[in-house]
Amino acid sequence: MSTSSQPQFRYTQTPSKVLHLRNLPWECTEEELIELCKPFGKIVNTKCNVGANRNQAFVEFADLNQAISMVSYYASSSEPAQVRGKTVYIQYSNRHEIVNNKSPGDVPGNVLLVTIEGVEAGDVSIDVIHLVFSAFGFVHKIATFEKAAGFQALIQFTDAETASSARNALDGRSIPRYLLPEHVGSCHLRISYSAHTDLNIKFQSHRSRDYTNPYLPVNPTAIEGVMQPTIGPDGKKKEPESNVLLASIENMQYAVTVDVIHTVFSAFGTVQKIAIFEKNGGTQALVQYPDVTTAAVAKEALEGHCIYDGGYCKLHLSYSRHTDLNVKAYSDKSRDYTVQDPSLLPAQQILGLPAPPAVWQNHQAATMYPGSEYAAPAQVPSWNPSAQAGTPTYMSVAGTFPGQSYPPSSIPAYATAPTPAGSSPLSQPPMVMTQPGVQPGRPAGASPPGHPPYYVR
DNA sequence: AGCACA
Repeated sequence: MSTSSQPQFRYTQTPSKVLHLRNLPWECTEEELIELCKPFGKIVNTKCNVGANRNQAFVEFADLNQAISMVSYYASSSEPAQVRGKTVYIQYSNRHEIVNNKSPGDVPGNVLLVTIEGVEAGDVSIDVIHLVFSAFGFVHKIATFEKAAGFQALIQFTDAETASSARNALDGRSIPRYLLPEHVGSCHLRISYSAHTDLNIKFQSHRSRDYTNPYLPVNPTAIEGVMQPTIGPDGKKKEPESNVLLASIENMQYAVTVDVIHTVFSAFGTVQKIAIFEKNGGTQALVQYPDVTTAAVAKEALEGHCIYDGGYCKLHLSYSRHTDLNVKAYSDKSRDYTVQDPSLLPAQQILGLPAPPAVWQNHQAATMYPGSEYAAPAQVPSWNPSAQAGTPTYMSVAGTFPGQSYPPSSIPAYATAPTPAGSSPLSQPPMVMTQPGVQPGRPAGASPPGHPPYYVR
């Protein structure tokens, strides 16, 4: 039944070509790890600075006997294995290979993602950050933002070597106390690499700087310490309108792909770009239209609606602060329909061209203002999902899943269904929409779709 | 000083 009767740590371990090293100094670099181990054989993979204290590592030898020779050597040696004067304890790992050694944040680049732990955004000024990181080379640009992980900054150096030296020196360290307000306690820096290569700083402000362009305009709304939301006539917070919508997908029981988003949002006009990403444990998507008007219509029409009947994949929309997304043209999480004829895409996929790796690992990859999206409204229209449960509306639209009592897990019916006889594709609703008192169909006020649904191309 | 979650 269970293997939990096995002791967590065994004193006699099965040899493995993967060794587990502990009590390493947290500064230990991969190079030092390799220096320690390579006398015993060929190292094919490493994983350095793991564990909560970043003081453990894994080393994988090409051959089991090489790992055995290292363990045997230090088992009988009077000189313990050491790194930077610290004794390193070596055991066989309980795994037999190192998998996926490089996480995205470990792939070196010229832009660092810095998380400043235990501080509020106002505690550490951008000038302090600039000062600290300038010790390692010219800092081109800085963008700061707040998100769930805390106060973060993207810091752009000239090259990966400079960025790497800053990371190696500062990761796990603290900003000097004299640079911080009195009330700030510890202030540890966690540093990884961003996928960015060039930050797009729009304004000099309290949260972003471009040191390569002193003539960049100062954002008048960002001079003060806190961005003031504009207040609408009803006294509620009002987001500035934008041609880019931020969609938060609630109750995402079923896969929401780029194609699904594209189909849904294309009902209101040309969708230029899409990016899907995870944030705060939920799924969000940025959808770019050519103009604000189209976005406004889509926002009004789709807010609170569900992609699937039964309360699944409910959409909440707000305006993004983006005006032009910078996305990979084709990935499983993003699409840029402006760079190439979208009709070529399926052909390319069939031909088996490798999909580019997803870069949208997090919101940083999505935007220069990663923390600046307005949070989706917490309150949602009250609605009883059970009201229409068991009668998925998509069946009445497509009729291709007779007897199926649950939505498809990947491809929505409307994406693959043939157009029902006797009806124009343009008159069909783009998707299943359920909301009290609202019939599925083209939302009131929406312009006729600018182009046919993509399944009829 | 005791096993990685990207």
